[in-house]
Order: sequence, then structure tokens, then C-alpha cells
Amino acid sequence: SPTPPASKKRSRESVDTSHSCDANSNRNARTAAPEHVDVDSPLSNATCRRIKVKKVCTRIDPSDTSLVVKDGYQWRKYGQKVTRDNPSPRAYFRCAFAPSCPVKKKVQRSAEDSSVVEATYEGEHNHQRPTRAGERPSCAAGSGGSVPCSISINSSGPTITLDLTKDAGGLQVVEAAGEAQPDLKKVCREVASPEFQRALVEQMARELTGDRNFTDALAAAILRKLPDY
DNA sequence: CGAGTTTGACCAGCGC
DNA sequence: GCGCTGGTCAAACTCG
Ligand SMILES: [Zn+2]
Repeated sequence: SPTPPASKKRSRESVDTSHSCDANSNRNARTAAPEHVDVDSPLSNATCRRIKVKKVCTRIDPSDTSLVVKDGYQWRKYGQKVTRDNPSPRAYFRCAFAPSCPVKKKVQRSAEDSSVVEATYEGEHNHQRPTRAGERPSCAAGSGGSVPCSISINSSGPTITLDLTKDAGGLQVVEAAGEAQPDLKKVCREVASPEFQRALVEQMARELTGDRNFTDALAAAILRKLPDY
């Protein structure tokens, strides 16, 4: 492969170092079991703004390379690095909508389970989803009566693990809050309540069965249940 | 011809 | 002070 002599020297002067505060360092457990997800560094003080870091573990193996619209939003890939811990490369995505949406996404496949990818979402979208980007006619007709749902409270925030057993596979969604607030206690109590769990599961199941795009419905349900901390 | 993806280089933070 | 690592940028390339 003839290496082109084109010097890809990037002018340092032009480097836009307008990074206000991007103190983001998370350690992710390689295990596919998302029971305990450690998101956000322990030293994350209030110096930086509260950046919502949502970690979602999804099961899909054929769609990873330049996979756009995996969750309904349009993403633009802007980098790919191979981390030392994980042999599989990590892909860096950004919302297709320019700075308007500073939402970023990191997708990395599990160390050994190529069928499980861990997507880390940063930020929140402030625009209507373009939808119809790639909806699939997957008719979700399997509404099993038992939907396993486990909720665990972490020191940094509540972690809701919803495992939906579908004909094609399972989906695990883990939502974690970066900071613990006084109100968190109430949330914990509510979440810990079995009634809340059942209600949440039922709501989610209903929404999922109601909409064809289960991912969209799930995201909407979670956002509706946990709008803000 | 354009948008979007690919891929190496650059850079800053952290550790030693 | 140097080196490593993760994260980002931007030129080149590819697909439509
Ligand atoms: Zn967005």
C-alpha cells in the first residue's frame, strides 16, 4: 500500500480548543451483565455541568460499521479508536445536527461478545427526531406476560435494567444518573417499590407493543418516566 | 459533484 | 520530564 505523501498535518493554530468542560471519563464493565454500571468518574464534582451520560447495552452484531439510526437519531461518525482494554475498536458518533445538538455517542462492542455493544450517550437532543430514517417493519407481536425487570440503586444513581425477551433477542437498557441529589431518595424509594416496577414494566410493555419501533417506544417511555433528576 | 465515511495524525490529561 | 492513552480533527476516500 503506497502511503501517500500527503502530509495530513493539521494546523495546530486552527484547532478549535473551545472545549468548555469536557471532563468525561467512564469505566465500563466488560461483562455483558449490566446489573452494575459504573458511569461517571467518582471525582465528578459540580464544577462541570451535569452531562447526562446514559449507557445502553444493545444486542446487535451485524450492524456496527457505519450504523446510522440505531436508536432513531441520525449520527455521524467522527472517529474510531482502539482502546487498550478492549481489542474491539470504539466508534465515536455525533448527532447529525451540528452544534445544535451537542449529543455524542460512543459505541463499543463487548470484549468478547461481539453480539453485544455498549453505547454511551452524552447529552440530550433538543430537536425533533428525524424519524423515518430507517424504520423496520418488525411486527412486534410477542407480548409475553413476564417481562424481567431488575432495578438496582447505585451510589451515583438509580440503574434500571429492563430485559425484554423478544423473538429476535433481548434488549438491556441501563439508565444511570451522574449526580446524586436529595430528590434522589424519593426516586429511589419510588423505584424500589415493587408497584412502581410493575407499573413501569407494564407501561413499557404497553408502549413497546403499541409501537412498531420498539427502540423508539422504549426510549420515549424511559424519558417519560425519568425526565430529569 | 456532494455528503458522509474512513483513517492517520494531533492534542491534552493523567500517570510514572 | 517523558510517555501513554483516550478523544478529536481533518484530509482522503467511497458511495450515491
Ligand atoms: Zn440531536
